[in-house]
Amino acid sequence: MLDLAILGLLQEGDLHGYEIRRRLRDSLGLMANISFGSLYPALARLESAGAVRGIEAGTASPLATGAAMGSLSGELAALRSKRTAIARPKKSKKVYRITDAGRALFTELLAAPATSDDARGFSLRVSFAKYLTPELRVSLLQRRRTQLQDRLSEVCTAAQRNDLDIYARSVVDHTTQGVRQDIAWLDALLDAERERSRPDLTHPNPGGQTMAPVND
Amino acid sequence: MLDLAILGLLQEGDLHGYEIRRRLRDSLGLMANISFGSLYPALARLESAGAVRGIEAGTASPLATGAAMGSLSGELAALRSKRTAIARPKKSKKVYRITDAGRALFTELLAAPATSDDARGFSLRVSFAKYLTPELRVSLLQRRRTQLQDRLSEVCTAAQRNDLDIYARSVVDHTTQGVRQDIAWLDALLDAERERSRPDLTHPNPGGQTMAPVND
DNA sequence: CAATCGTTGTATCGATTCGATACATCTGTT
DNA sequence: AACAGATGTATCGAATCGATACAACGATTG
Repeated sequence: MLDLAILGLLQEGDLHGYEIRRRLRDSLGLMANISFGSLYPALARLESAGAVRGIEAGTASPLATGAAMGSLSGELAALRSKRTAIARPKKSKKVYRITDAGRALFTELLAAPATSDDARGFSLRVSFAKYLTPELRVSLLQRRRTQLQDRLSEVCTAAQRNDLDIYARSVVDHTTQGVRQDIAWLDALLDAERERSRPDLTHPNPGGQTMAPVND
Repeated sequence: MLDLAILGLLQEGDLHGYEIRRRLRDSLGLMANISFGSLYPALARLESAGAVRGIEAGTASPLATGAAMGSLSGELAALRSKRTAIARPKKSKKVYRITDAGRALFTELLAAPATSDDARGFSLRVSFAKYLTPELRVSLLQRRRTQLQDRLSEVCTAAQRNDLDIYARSVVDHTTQGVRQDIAWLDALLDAERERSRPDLTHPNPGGQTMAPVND
């Protein structure tokens, strides 16, 4: 799970641990911050497996810092205009770079059958869905949809019980509603996939962004 | 986290492990099934701490089975009318019963400051909110509201970035929307709390269920 | 009847993740 | 210069996960 997230982020540029954590929170939909107690062991794990290489980015190391800066420039520009501080990781410590083996591992993990109905793992895979083939994308979405639908019907039949107090009832209802909206979201994504697989229609570009190719 | 859940469920009747797992999924809003690898160690932990007592419910043990059956009767009636099977845990193994120390521990854990912004832990506490004082209920809800609001503003400012492809963008947007609805849910709960603390108005019982005392 | 399969139920193992904590460096403020 | 706060790496013990094994019972079917 974490390995997939790390490899996916490193595909788009070299990063150090702290920054990986931030991206996991902001760029991906992961609301719960992963802890450093997970992150650093995961990085060590990946490095010993040959999937990433740690590059020492000492105070005076122009080539490595250059690579790290490049992937951060956009964020820096945005933030510098608003606040004074926000120091970039100018001279911190280790910067990690993905290897060819790491890229292969990423592809393998991304297409893996997504064991169990884990919401975090699913969101993560959707975040990296541009690296999947259209077929794998659709099957990923449909698998999740089936899981949620099954869960929903189970919970709904069990939620007819009236022995719940107002608080427990409220939690169950709110959760149920959330699942329904997840399903609606999946339906929208699936519709978009079908739309994208059928390129030519009467209108060359009806909805503007809708027909655009996957933006990288 | 799990300890709190187990103690809360055992407050309403003796249960065995398998049934605790089911209730965690159905009655409480926890969508992700907790694993037995968490549950059984947690039960052992609580038993060695003196918070619960394991009662052997052998094939011929009328008193223990009686207690266990009592808490299951409603569910049984509902299910028996629909399907033929669904064997009740007639002669399984261990049934757990909460102790006085366990009840004290439950109260302590429930009122605890809810470290970190964990969604599962929060939902759990709301499910058991009827055991809290109105003041603690409101502070629990407001604390969570503040957390979500902070997260939301952080993510929103960071989500202005346009370097996300459509999939990552969709995940971020959907997550953001989910957080907004969580906040709206909290607002509704807080409104209900304020309503409940102000019993007398022009209409004695305007909304039917609204003014009813907390249903146990 | 007996073979078989699905459900219920308890239990444990290794690996992953969490939450807390420590510590070092850099930056801005007083 | 002293200090506080953000940035950054790292590790420890405990909680949790996912897989797996095992046993007993009920229902279906040959």
